[in-house]
Amino acid sequence: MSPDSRETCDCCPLPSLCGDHGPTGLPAALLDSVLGQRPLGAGETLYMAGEKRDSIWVVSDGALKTCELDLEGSEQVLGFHGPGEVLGLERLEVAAHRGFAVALEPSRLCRVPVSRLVDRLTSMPELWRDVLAIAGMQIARAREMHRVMSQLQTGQRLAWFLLNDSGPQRSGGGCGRAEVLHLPMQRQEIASYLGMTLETVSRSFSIFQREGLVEVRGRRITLLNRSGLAALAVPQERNAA
Amino acid sequence: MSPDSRETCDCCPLPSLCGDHGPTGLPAALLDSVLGQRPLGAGETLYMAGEKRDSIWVVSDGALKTCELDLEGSEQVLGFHGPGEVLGLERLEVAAHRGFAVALEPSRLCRVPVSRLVDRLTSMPELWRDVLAIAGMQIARAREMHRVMSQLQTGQRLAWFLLNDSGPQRSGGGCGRAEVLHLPMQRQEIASYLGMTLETVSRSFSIFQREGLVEVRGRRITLLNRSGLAALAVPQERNAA
DNA sequence: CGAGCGGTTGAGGGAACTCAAGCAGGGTGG
DNA sequence: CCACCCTGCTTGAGTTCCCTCAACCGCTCG
Repeated sequence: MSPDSRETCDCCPLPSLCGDHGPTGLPAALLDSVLGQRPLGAGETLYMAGEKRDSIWVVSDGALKTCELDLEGSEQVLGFHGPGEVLGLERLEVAAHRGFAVALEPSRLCRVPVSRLVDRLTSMPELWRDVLAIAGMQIARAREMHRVMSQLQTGQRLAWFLLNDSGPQRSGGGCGRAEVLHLPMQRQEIASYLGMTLETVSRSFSIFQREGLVEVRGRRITLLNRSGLAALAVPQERNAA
Repeated sequence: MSPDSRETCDCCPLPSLCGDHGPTGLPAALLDSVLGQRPLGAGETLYMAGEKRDSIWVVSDGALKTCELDLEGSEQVLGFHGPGEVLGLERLEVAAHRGFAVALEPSRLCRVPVSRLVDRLTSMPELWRDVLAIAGMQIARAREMHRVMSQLQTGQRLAWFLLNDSGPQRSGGGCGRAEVLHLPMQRQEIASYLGMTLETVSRSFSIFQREGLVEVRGRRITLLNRSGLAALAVPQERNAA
Protein backbone atom coordinates (compact mmCIF):
# COMPACT_ATOMS: atom_id res chain seq x y z
CA MET A 1 0.00 0.00 0.00
CA SER A 2 3.06 2.16 0.29
CA PRO A 3 4.45 2.64 -3.17
CA ASP A 4 6.76 5.38 -2.22
CA SER A 5 8.44 5.48 1.13
CA ARG A 6 11.73 7.08 0.13
CA GLU A 7 13.69 8.64 2.91
CA THR A 8 10.84 8.92 5.38
CA CYS A 9 9.87 6.38 7.96
CA ASP A 10 7.94 3.26 7.04
CA CYS A 11 5.01 4.31 9.14
CA CYS A 12 3.94 6.85 6.57
CA PRO A 13 2.19 5.48 3.52
CA LEU A 14 2.87 8.81 1.94
CA PRO A 15 5.55 11.19 3.10
CA SER A 16 3.81 13.79 5.14
CA LEU A 17 2.99 17.02 3.45
CA CYS A 18 3.18 18.95 6.65
CA GLY A 19 6.88 19.37 7.12
CA ASP A 20 7.01 18.00 10.61
CA HIS A 21 8.07 14.62 9.39
CA GLY A 22 11.53 15.54 8.31
CA PRO A 23 12.22 16.18 4.66
CA THR A 24 9.02 15.70 2.77
CA GLY A 25 9.25 13.42 -0.18
CA LEU A 26 6.24 14.57 -2.09
CA PRO A 27 4.56 17.91 -2.49
CA ALA A 28 6.93 20.15 -0.60
CA ALA A 29 5.25 22.93 -2.48
CA LEU A 30 1.99 22.23 -0.76
CA LEU A 31 3.63 23.32 2.43
CA ASP A 32 3.02 26.94 1.64
CA SER A 33 -0.61 26.22 0.99
CA VAL A 34 -1.18 25.04 4.50
CA LEU A 35 -3.29 27.56 6.26
CA GLY A 36 -3.03 26.09 9.70
CA GLN A 37 -2.93 22.99 11.76
CA ARG A 38 -5.95 21.74 13.57
CA PRO A 39 -5.80 19.55 16.64
CA LEU A 40 -8.62 17.11 17.18
CA GLY A 41 -9.47 15.13 20.30
CA ALA A 42 -10.54 11.52 20.16
CA GLY A 43 -14.12 11.36 18.96
CA GLU A 44 -14.13 14.89 17.64
CA THR A 45 -15.51 15.59 14.21
CA LEU A 46 -13.41 17.06 11.43
CA TYR A 47 -16.32 17.73 9.12
CA MET A 48 -19.93 16.66 8.90
CA ALA A 49 -22.20 15.69 6.06
CA GLY A 50 -23.74 18.72 4.45
CA GLU A 51 -20.99 21.01 5.65
CA LYS A 52 -19.36 23.23 3.10
CA ARG A 53 -16.27 21.68 1.59
CA ASP A 54 -13.70 24.43 1.60
CA SER A 55 -10.55 22.52 2.44
CA ILE A 56 -8.70 19.32 1.98
CA TRP A 57 -6.90 17.87 4.96
CA VAL A 58 -3.63 16.09 5.43
CA VAL A 59 -3.33 13.87 8.47
CA SER A 60 -0.24 14.90 10.35
CA ASP A 61 -0.65 12.69 13.38
CA GLY A 62 -3.27 10.36 14.80
CA ALA A 63 -5.99 8.44 13.03
CA LEU A 64 -9.43 9.18 11.63
CA LYS A 65 -12.31 7.37 10.08
CA THR A 66 -14.42 8.62 7.21
CA CYS A 67 -18.04 7.48 7.12
CA GLU A 68 -21.37 7.89 5.45
CA LEU A 69 -24.82 7.46 6.89
CA ASP A 70 -27.25 5.15 5.17
CA LEU A 71 -30.99 5.71 5.14
CA GLU A 72 -31.49 3.76 8.34
CA GLY A 73 -29.10 6.05 10.14
CA SER A 74 -26.42 3.48 10.75
CA GLU A 75 -22.95 4.51 9.79
CA GLN A 76 -20.80 2.91 7.15
CA VAL A 77 -17.06 3.27 7.68
CA LEU A 78 -15.42 3.89 4.32
CA GLY A 79 -11.86 4.44 5.37
CA PHE A 80 -9.29 4.73 8.12
CA HIS A 81 -6.68 7.40 7.70
CA GLY A 82 -3.30 7.83 9.34
CA PRO A 83 -0.35 10.20 9.01
CA GLY A 84 0.36 11.32 5.47
CA GLU A 85 -3.06 10.58 4.09
CA VAL A 86 -5.10 13.17 2.29
CA LEU A 87 -8.80 13.64 2.97
CA GLY A 88 -11.34 15.37 0.80
CA LEU A 89 -9.85 14.97 -2.65
CA GLU A 90 -12.96 13.26 -3.96
CA ARG A 91 -15.74 15.33 -5.46
CA LEU A 92 -13.88 18.57 -5.09
CA GLU A 93 -16.30 20.10 -7.52
CA VAL A 94 -19.27 19.34 -5.28
CA ALA A 95 -19.90 22.02 -2.70
CA ALA A 96 -20.88 19.94 0.31
CA HIS A 97 -19.47 16.94 2.09
CA ARG A 98 -21.42 13.76 1.61
CA GLY A 99 -20.03 11.94 4.61
CA PHE A 100 -18.21 12.85 7.79
CA ALA A 101 -14.81 12.35 9.36
CA VAL A 102 -14.12 11.64 13.01
CA ALA A 103 -10.86 11.32 14.93
CA LEU A 104 -10.30 7.90 16.46
CA GLU A 105 -7.56 9.18 18.70
CA PRO A 106 -6.02 12.59 19.39
CA SER A 107 -4.91 13.83 16.00
CA ARG A 108 -3.47 16.79 14.17
CA LEU A 109 -4.34 17.78 10.65
CA CYS A 110 -3.09 20.33 8.18
CA ARG A 111 -5.68 22.38 6.45
CA VAL A 112 -5.24 23.22 2.77
CA PRO A 113 -7.97 25.56 1.55
CA VAL A 114 -9.29 24.54 -1.81
CA SER A 115 -8.92 28.06 -3.11
CA ARG A 116 -5.29 28.07 -2.08
CA LEU A 117 -4.78 24.69 -3.67
CA VAL A 118 -6.21 26.04 -6.88
CA ASP A 119 -3.89 29.03 -6.80
CA ARG A 120 -0.90 26.84 -6.16
CA LEU A 121 -1.83 24.48 -8.91
CA THR A 122 -1.98 27.23 -11.49
CA SER A 123 1.11 29.06 -10.33
CA MET A 124 3.16 25.95 -9.76
CA PRO A 125 2.54 23.54 -12.59
CA GLU A 126 4.55 20.65 -11.18
CA LEU A 127 2.27 20.33 -8.23
CA TRP A 128 -0.55 18.72 -10.17
CA ARG A 129 1.69 15.71 -10.60
CA ASP A 130 1.78 15.11 -6.87
CA VAL A 131 -1.91 15.73 -6.47
CA LEU A 132 -2.75 13.43 -9.34
CA ALA A 133 -0.47 10.76 -7.88
CA ILE A 134 -2.29 10.99 -4.57
CA ALA A 135 -5.67 10.81 -6.26
CA GLY A 136 -4.52 7.91 -8.38
CA MET A 137 -3.32 6.03 -5.35
CA GLN A 138 -6.67 6.51 -3.69
CA ILE A 139 -8.38 5.10 -6.76
CA ALA A 140 -6.06 2.12 -6.78
CA ARG A 141 -6.62 1.52 -3.10
CA ALA A 142 -10.37 1.64 -3.52
CA ARG A 143 -10.15 -0.86 -6.34
CA GLU A 144 -8.11 -3.14 -4.11
CA MET A 145 -10.82 -2.81 -1.50
CA HIS A 146 -13.37 -3.82 -4.12
CA ARG A 147 -11.32 -6.90 -4.89
CA VAL A 148 -11.06 -7.80 -1.23
CA MET A 149 -14.76 -7.42 -0.61
CA SER A 150 -15.61 -9.40 -3.71
CA GLN A 151 -13.49 -12.46 -3.39
CA LEU A 152 -12.45 -12.88 0.22
CA GLN A 153 -14.63 -14.25 2.96
CA THR A 154 -14.80 -12.63 6.33
CA GLY A 155 -11.82 -14.17 8.07
CA GLN A 156 -9.64 -13.60 5.04
CA ARG A 157 -10.72 -9.98 4.90
CA LEU A 158 -9.63 -9.46 8.48
CA ALA A 159 -6.25 -11.07 7.81
CA TRP A 160 -5.82 -8.80 4.82
CA PHE A 161 -6.79 -5.84 6.93
CA LEU A 162 -4.23 -6.61 9.60
CA LEU A 163 -1.46 -7.01 7.09
CA ASN A 164 -2.21 -4.28 4.61
CA ASP A 165 -4.67 -1.77 5.73
CA SER A 166 -4.91 -1.37 9.46
CA GLY A 167 -4.10 2.26 9.31
CA PRO A 168 -0.54 3.31 8.64
CA GLN A 169 0.91 0.45 10.62
CA ARG A 170 1.64 2.35 13.76
CA SER A 171 3.87 -0.07 15.56
CA GLY A 172 4.34 -0.40 19.27
CA GLY A 173 8.10 -0.57 19.34
CA GLY A 174 9.77 1.11 16.44
CA CYS A 175 9.00 1.81 12.89
CA GLY A 176 10.04 -0.95 10.57
CA ARG A 177 8.03 -4.13 10.14
CA ALA A 178 5.48 -3.53 12.84
CA GLU A 179 4.72 -6.72 14.69
CA VAL A 180 2.52 -5.08 17.26
CA LEU A 181 -0.47 -3.15 16.03
CA HIS A 182 -2.42 -0.71 18.11
CA LEU A 183 -5.70 -0.55 16.34
CA PRO A 184 -7.19 2.87 16.87
CA MET A 185 -10.70 1.72 16.01
CA GLN A 186 -13.17 -0.54 17.72
CA ARG A 187 -14.45 -3.90 16.49
CA GLN A 188 -17.69 -2.40 15.29
CA GLU A 189 -15.80 0.00 13.03
CA ILE A 190 -13.58 -2.71 11.61
CA ALA A 191 -16.71 -4.74 10.96
CA SER A 192 -18.44 -1.92 9.15
CA TYR A 193 -15.36 -1.21 7.06
CA LEU A 194 -14.94 -4.84 6.06
CA GLY A 195 -18.61 -5.58 5.53
CA MET A 196 -19.13 -8.01 8.38
CA THR A 197 -20.55 -8.00 11.89
CA LEU A 198 -18.62 -7.18 15.02
CA GLU A 199 -19.26 -10.69 16.30
CA THR A 200 -17.61 -12.19 13.26
CA VAL A 201 -14.65 -9.85 13.67
CA SER A 202 -14.29 -10.96 17.25
CA ARG A 203 -14.64 -14.62 16.36
CA SER A 204 -12.07 -14.32 13.62
CA PHE A 205 -9.61 -12.72 16.01
CA SER A 206 -10.15 -15.61 18.40
CA ILE A 207 -9.63 -18.17 15.65
CA PHE A 208 -6.40 -16.45 14.54
CA GLN A 209 -5.23 -16.53 18.14
CA ARG A 210 -6.16 -20.18 18.60
CA GLU A 211 -4.12 -21.00 15.50
CA GLY A 212 -1.13 -19.07 16.76
CA LEU A 213 -1.25 -16.42 14.06
CA VAL A 214 -1.65 -13.45 16.36
CA GLU A 215 -1.95 -12.55 19.97
CA VAL A 216 -5.03 -10.52 20.72
CA ARG A 217 -5.31 -8.27 23.72
CA GLY A 218 -8.11 -5.87 23.03
CA ARG A 219 -6.87 -3.44 20.44
CA ARG A 220 -3.28 -4.50 20.80
CA ILE A 221 -2.64 -7.14 18.17
CA THR A 222 0.70 -8.90 17.98
CA LEU A 223 1.45 -10.55 14.67
CA LEU A 224 3.10 -13.89 15.42
CA ASN A 225 2.97 -15.48 11.98
CA ARG A 226 2.89 -13.03 9.15
CA SER A 227 3.15 -15.58 6.37
CA GLY A 228 0.38 -17.64 7.92
CA LEU A 229 -1.86 -14.61 7.86
CA ALA A 230 -0.80 -13.78 4.34
CA ALA A 231 -1.74 -17.28 3.23
CA LEU A 232 -5.19 -16.62 4.61
CA ALA A 233 -5.58 -13.31 2.84
CA VAL A 234 -5.91 -15.03 -0.50
CA PRO A 235 -9.04 -16.21 -2.25
CA GLN A 236 -10.33 -19.76 -2.30
CA GLU A 237 -7.71 -21.34 -0.07
CA ARG A 238 -9.14 -24.15 2.02
CA ASN A 239 -7.02 -24.16 5.18
CA ALA A 240 -6.28 -27.69 6.30
CA ALA A 241 -4.32 -26.86 9.45
CA MET B 1 -23.45 8.73 -10.99
CA SER B 2 -23.80 11.53 -13.50
CA PRO B 3 -23.01 14.77 -11.79
CA ASP B 4 -22.62 16.72 -14.90
CA SER B 5 -24.67 15.95 -17.95
CA ARG B 6 -25.12 19.47 -19.26
CA GLU B 7 -26.01 19.75 -22.89
CA THR B 8 -24.97 16.26 -23.86
CA CYS B 9 -27.22 13.23 -23.93
CA ASP B 10 -28.12 11.38 -20.77
CA CYS B 11 -26.40 8.27 -21.94
CA CYS B 12 -23.02 9.75 -21.15
CA PRO B 13 -22.02 9.78 -17.52
CA LEU B 14 -19.40 12.27 -18.48
CA PRO B 15 -19.53 14.37 -21.58
CA SER B 16 -17.26 12.72 -24.04
CA LEU B 17 -13.80 14.09 -24.36
CA CYS B 18 -13.48 12.98 -27.90
CA GLY B 19 -15.39 15.59 -29.74
CA ASP B 20 -17.61 13.22 -31.61
CA HIS B 21 -20.36 13.65 -29.13
CA GLY B 22 -21.24 17.18 -30.01
CA PRO B 23 -19.96 20.00 -27.87
CA THR B 24 -17.90 18.51 -25.10
CA GLY B 25 -18.79 19.69 -21.65
CA LEU B 26 -15.59 18.92 -19.85
CA PRO B 27 -11.99 18.95 -20.94
CA ALA B 28 -12.32 20.35 -24.40
CA ALA B 29 -8.65 21.10 -24.09
CA LEU B 30 -7.86 17.45 -23.88
CA LEU B 31 -9.08 17.14 -27.43
CA ASP B 32 -5.77 18.32 -28.77
CA SER B 33 -4.01 15.73 -26.68
CA VAL B 34 -5.71 12.90 -28.41
CA LEU B 35 -3.19 11.06 -30.47
CA GLY B 36 -5.58 8.81 -32.21
CA GLN B 37 -8.63 6.68 -31.98
CA ARG B 38 -8.49 2.98 -31.58
CA PRO B 39 -11.25 0.63 -32.59
CA LEU B 40 -11.68 -2.54 -30.61
CA GLY B 41 -13.72 -5.61 -31.47
CA ALA B 42 -15.76 -7.46 -28.89
CA GLY B 43 -13.43 -9.47 -26.71
CA GLU B 44 -10.33 -7.63 -27.80
CA THR B 45 -7.87 -6.45 -25.21
CA LEU B 46 -7.04 -2.78 -24.73
CA TYR B 47 -4.10 -3.40 -22.45
CA MET B 48 -2.78 -6.31 -20.45
CA ALA B 49 -1.24 -6.64 -17.02
CA GLY B 50 2.46 -5.91 -17.08
CA GLU B 51 2.20 -3.84 -20.22
CA LYS B 52 3.79 -0.44 -20.18
CA ARG B 53 1.36 2.27 -19.20
CA ASP B 54 1.96 5.05 -21.66
CA SER B 55 -1.53 6.32 -22.25
CA ILE B 56 -4.83 6.98 -20.68
CA TRP B 57 -7.95 6.15 -22.63
CA VAL B 58 -11.32 7.76 -23.03
CA VAL B 59 -14.18 5.52 -24.08
CA SER B 60 -15.80 7.04 -27.10
CA ASP B 61 -18.23 4.30 -27.89
CA GLY B 62 -18.95 0.79 -26.71
CA ALA B 63 -18.28 -0.80 -23.35
CA LEU B 64 -15.28 -2.32 -21.59
CA LYS B 65 -14.47 -4.13 -18.43
CA THR B 66 -11.37 -3.66 -16.32
CA CYS B 67 -10.14 -6.66 -14.36
CA GLU B 68 -7.37 -8.05 -12.25
CA LEU B 69 -6.23 -11.62 -11.89
CA ASP B 70 -5.99 -13.16 -8.46
CA LEU B 71 -3.47 -15.79 -7.49
CA GLU B 72 -5.73 -18.63 -8.57
CA GLY B 73 -5.94 -17.16 -12.02
CA SER B 74 -9.59 -16.31 -11.90
CA GLU B 75 -10.46 -12.83 -12.95
CA GLN B 76 -12.01 -10.16 -10.79
CA VAL B 77 -14.04 -7.56 -12.64
CA LEU B 78 -13.37 -4.17 -11.08
CA GLY B 79 -15.35 -1.94 -13.37
CA PHE B 80 -17.51 -1.53 -16.43
CA HIS B 81 -16.86 1.49 -18.58
CA GLY B 82 -19.00 3.19 -21.18
CA PRO B 83 -18.78 6.32 -23.33
CA GLY B 84 -17.17 9.25 -21.62
CA GLU B 85 -15.33 7.28 -19.02
CA VAL B 86 -11.60 7.60 -18.50
CA LEU B 87 -9.37 4.58 -18.04
CA GLY B 88 -5.91 4.48 -16.57
CA LEU B 89 -5.90 7.51 -14.32
CA GLU B 90 -4.98 5.43 -11.29
CA ARG B 91 -1.34 4.85 -10.47
CA LEU B 92 -0.12 7.01 -13.28
CA GLU B 93 3.23 7.10 -11.55
CA VAL B 94 3.59 3.32 -11.75
CA ALA B 95 5.09 2.17 -14.99
CA ALA B 96 3.10 -0.97 -15.68
CA HIS B 97 -0.54 -1.89 -15.70
CA ARG B 98 -1.64 -4.05 -12.84
CA GLY B 99 -4.80 -5.31 -14.47
CA PHE B 100 -6.23 -5.53 -17.94
CA ALA B 101 -9.07 -4.07 -19.97
CA VAL B 102 -11.23 -5.89 -22.48
CA ALA B 103 -13.96 -4.68 -24.81
CA LEU B 104 -17.37 -6.21 -24.12
CA GLU B 105 -18.73 -5.08 -27.45
CA PRO B 106 -17.28 -3.28 -30.47
CA SER B 107 -15.82 -0.08 -29.07
CA ARG B 108 -13.82 2.96 -29.94
CA LEU B 109 -11.39 4.70 -27.62
CA CYS B 110 -9.37 7.86 -27.72
CA ARG B 111 -5.77 7.56 -26.76
CA VAL B 112 -4.16 10.32 -24.71
CA PRO B 113 -0.44 9.71 -24.25
CA VAL B 114 0.67 10.39 -20.73
CA SER B 115 3.53 12.53 -21.96
CA ARG B 116 1.09 14.62 -23.97
CA LEU B 117 -1.18 14.90 -20.98
CA VAL B 118 1.74 16.13 -18.92
CA ASP B 119 2.61 18.74 -21.52
CA ARG B 120 -0.95 19.91 -21.72
CA LEU B 121 -1.27 20.12 -17.98
CA THR B 122 1.75 22.37 -17.66
CA SER B 123 0.95 24.55 -20.61
CA MET B 124 -2.73 24.80 -19.91
CA PRO B 125 -3.19 25.26 -16.20
CA GLU B 126 -6.98 25.05 -16.20
CA LEU B 127 -6.92 21.51 -17.43
CA TRP B 128 -5.85 20.03 -14.10
CA ARG B 129 -9.23 21.03 -12.77
CA ASP B 130 -11.00 18.73 -15.19
CA VAL B 131 -8.57 15.92 -14.62
CA LEU B 132 -8.84 16.27 -10.87
CA ALA B 133 -12.62 16.30 -11.13
CA ILE B 134 -12.54 13.06 -13.09
CA ALA B 135 -10.18 11.47 -10.60
CA GLY B 136 -12.31 12.70 -7.72
CA MET B 137 -15.41 11.24 -9.27
CA GLN B 138 -13.70 7.90 -9.65
CA ILE B 139 -12.75 7.96 -5.98
CA ALA B 140 -16.30 8.82 -5.01
CA ARG B 141 -17.66 6.05 -7.19
CA ALA B 142 -15.29 3.52 -5.68
CA ARG B 143 -16.35 4.57 -2.20
CA GLU B 144 -19.97 4.10 -3.20
CA MET B 145 -19.07 0.63 -4.41
CA HIS B 146 -17.49 -0.08 -1.04
CA ARG B 147 -20.71 0.99 0.65
CA VAL B 148 -22.78 -1.22 -1.62
CA MET B 149 -20.61 -4.27 -1.06
CA SER B 150 -20.57 -3.70 2.69
CA GLN B 151 -24.17 -3.22 3.51
CA LEU B 152 -26.29 -4.68 0.74
CA GLN B 153 -27.03 -8.32 0.27
CA THR B 154 -26.81 -9.92 -3.12
CA GLY B 155 -30.25 -9.18 -4.50
CA GLN B 156 -30.06 -5.61 -3.33
CA ARG B 157 -26.68 -5.21 -4.99
CA LEU B 158 -28.10 -6.34 -8.29
CA ALA B 159 -31.00 -3.91 -7.98
CA TRP B 160 -28.55 -1.13 -7.27
CA PHE B 161 -26.48 -2.19 -10.22
CA LEU B 162 -29.41 -2.07 -12.61
CA LEU B 163 -30.43 1.36 -11.45
CA ASN B 164 -27.14 3.09 -10.97
CA ASP B 165 -24.22 1.35 -12.44
CA SER B 166 -25.04 -0.89 -15.34
CA GLY B 167 -22.75 0.90 -17.67
CA PRO B 168 -23.82 4.24 -19.06
CA GLN B 169 -27.45 3.26 -19.31
CA ARG B 170 -27.53 2.53 -22.99
CA SER B 171 -31.22 2.44 -23.62
CA GLY B 172 -33.00 0.52 -26.31
CA GLY B 173 -35.40 3.16 -27.45
CA GLY B 174 -34.17 6.66 -26.92
CA CYS B 175 -31.96 8.38 -24.50
CA GLY B 176 -33.81 9.75 -21.55
CA ARG B 177 -34.76 7.56 -18.59
CA ALA B 178 -33.79 4.26 -20.07
CA GLU B 179 -36.35 1.59 -19.31
CA VAL B 180 -34.71 -1.04 -21.42
CA LEU B 181 -31.15 -1.96 -20.64
CA HIS B 182 -28.89 -3.88 -22.97
CA LEU B 183 -26.30 -5.27 -20.63
CA PRO B 184 -23.06 -5.64 -22.54
CA MET B 185 -21.63 -8.10 -20.03
CA GLN B 186 -22.51 -11.65 -19.14
CA ARG B 187 -23.87 -12.94 -15.84
CA GLN B 188 -20.49 -14.20 -14.75
CA GLU B 189 -19.02 -10.73 -15.12
CA ILE B 190 -21.83 -9.07 -13.22
CA ALA B 191 -21.36 -11.65 -10.50
CA SER B 192 -17.64 -11.02 -10.23
CA TYR B 193 -18.17 -7.29 -10.14
CA LEU B 194 -20.79 -7.49 -7.42
CA GLY B 195 -19.09 -10.16 -5.37
CA MET B 196 -21.56 -12.97 -5.89
CA THR B 197 -21.91 -16.10 -8.02
CA LEU B 198 -23.45 -16.22 -11.45
CA GLU B 199 -26.14 -18.54 -10.12
CA THR B 200 -27.17 -15.98 -7.55
CA VAL B 201 -27.26 -13.27 -10.21
CA SER B 202 -29.51 -15.44 -12.32
CA ARG B 203 -31.77 -16.33 -9.41
CA SER B 204 -32.07 -12.69 -8.41
CA PHE B 205 -33.09 -11.74 -11.93
CA SER B 206 -35.74 -14.45 -11.82
CA ILE B 207 -37.04 -13.21 -8.48
CA PHE B 208 -37.22 -9.64 -9.75
CA GLN B 209 -39.15 -10.87 -12.75
CA ARG B 210 -41.53 -12.96 -10.65
CA GLU B 211 -42.25 -9.87 -8.58
CA GLY B 212 -42.93 -7.77 -11.63
CA LEU B 213 -39.97 -5.46 -11.14
CA VAL B 214 -38.29 -6.22 -14.45
CA GLU B 215 -38.65 -8.29 -17.54
CA VAL B 216 -35.63 -10.42 -18.26
CA ARG B 217 -34.79 -11.68 -21.68
CA GLY B 218 -31.15 -12.61 -21.62
CA ARG B 219 -29.18 -9.42 -21.57
CA ARG B 220 -32.15 -7.28 -22.42
CA ILE B 221 -33.60 -6.08 -19.15
CA THR B 222 -36.77 -4.01 -19.10
CA LEU B 223 -37.32 -1.99 -15.95
CA LEU B 224 -41.00 -2.22 -15.10
CA ASN B 225 -40.97 -0.80 -11.60
CA ARG B 226 -38.13 1.55 -10.92
CA SER B 227 -39.25 2.60 -7.46
CA GLY B 228 -39.72 -1.00 -6.46
CA LEU B 229 -36.16 -1.72 -7.43
CA ALA B 230 -34.97 1.40 -5.69
CA ALA B 231 -36.68 0.26 -2.50
CA LEU B 232 -34.67 -2.93 -2.75
CA ALA B 233 -31.38 -1.17 -3.25
CA VAL B 234 -31.37 0.02 0.33
CA PRO B 235 -29.88 -1.68 3.35
CA GLN B 236 -31.81 -3.71 5.88
CA GLU B 237 -35.23 -3.43 4.31
CA ARG B 238 -37.28 -6.55 4.85
CA ASN B 239 -39.51 -6.75 1.81
CA ALA B 240 -43.02 -7.77 2.77
CA ALA B 241 -44.61 -7.65 -0.68
C1' DC C 1 -20.73 -1.54 44.36
C1' DG C 2 -23.38 -1.13 40.18
C1' DA C 3 -23.86 0.84 35.62
C1' DG C 4 -22.26 1.13 31.06
C1' DC C 5 -19.47 0.13 27.26
C1' DG C 6 -16.59 -2.70 24.42
C1' DG C 7 -15.57 -7.21 23.57
C1' DT C 8 -16.17 -12.40 23.54
C1' DT C 9 -18.73 -16.60 23.13
C1' DG C 10 -22.73 -19.65 22.16
C1' DA C 11 -27.02 -21.45 19.71
C1' DG C 12 -29.99 -21.34 15.80
C1' DG C 13 -31.53 -20.00 11.34
C1' DG C 14 -31.23 -18.00 6.89
C1' DA C 15 -28.68 -16.34 2.89
C1' DA C 16 -25.68 -17.58 -0.54
C1' DC C 17 -22.35 -20.87 -2.30
C1' DT C 18 -21.25 -25.47 -4.46
C1' DC C 19 -22.39 -29.14 -7.27
C1' DA C 20 -25.17 -30.76 -10.80
C1' DA C 21 -28.86 -30.93 -14.28
C1' DG C 22 -31.43 -29.06 -17.71
C1' DC C 23 -32.57 -25.43 -21.19
C1' DA C 24 -32.32 -21.95 -24.97
C1' DG C 25 -30.22 -19.59 -28.75
C1' DG C 26 -26.65 -19.11 -32.39
C1' DG C 27 -23.51 -20.89 -35.36
C1' DT C 28 -21.63 -24.66 -38.24
C1' DG C 29 -21.54 -28.63 -41.05
C1' DG C 30 -23.74 -32.48 -42.99
C1' DC D 1 -33.01 -27.35 -43.75
C1' DC D 2 -32.25 -29.66 -39.63
C1' DA D 3 -29.20 -32.14 -36.31
C1' DC D 4 -25.65 -31.01 -33.61
C1' DC D 5 -22.70 -28.74 -30.48
C1' DC D 6 -21.16 -25.07 -27.68
C1' DT D 7 -21.77 -21.40 -24.79
C1' DG D 8 -24.43 -18.74 -21.67
C1' DC D 9 -28.19 -18.93 -18.72
C1' DT D 10 -31.60 -20.99 -15.53
C1' DT D 11 -33.17 -24.01 -12.00
C1' DG D 12 -32.79 -27.44 -8.27
C1' DA D 13 -30.83 -29.82 -3.95
C1' DG D 14 -27.72 -29.87 -0.24
C1' DT D 15 -24.27 -27.62 2.57
C1' DT D 16 -21.54 -23.99 4.49
C1' DC D 17 -20.79 -19.61 6.15
C1' DC D 18 -22.12 -15.86 8.54
C1' DC D 19 -25.70 -13.13 10.55
C1' DT D 20 -29.07 -12.65 14.40
C1' DC D 21 -30.27 -12.91 19.00
C1' DA D 22 -28.68 -13.46 23.46
C1' DA D 23 -25.90 -14.12 27.39
C1' DC D 24 -21.70 -13.30 29.59
C1' DC D 25 -17.18 -11.23 30.68
C1' DG D 26 -13.89 -7.53 32.04
C1' DC D 27 -12.81 -2.98 32.47
C1' DT D 28 -13.54 1.92 33.67
C1' DC D 29 -15.89 5.32 35.95
C1' DG D 30 -19.18 7.45 38.85
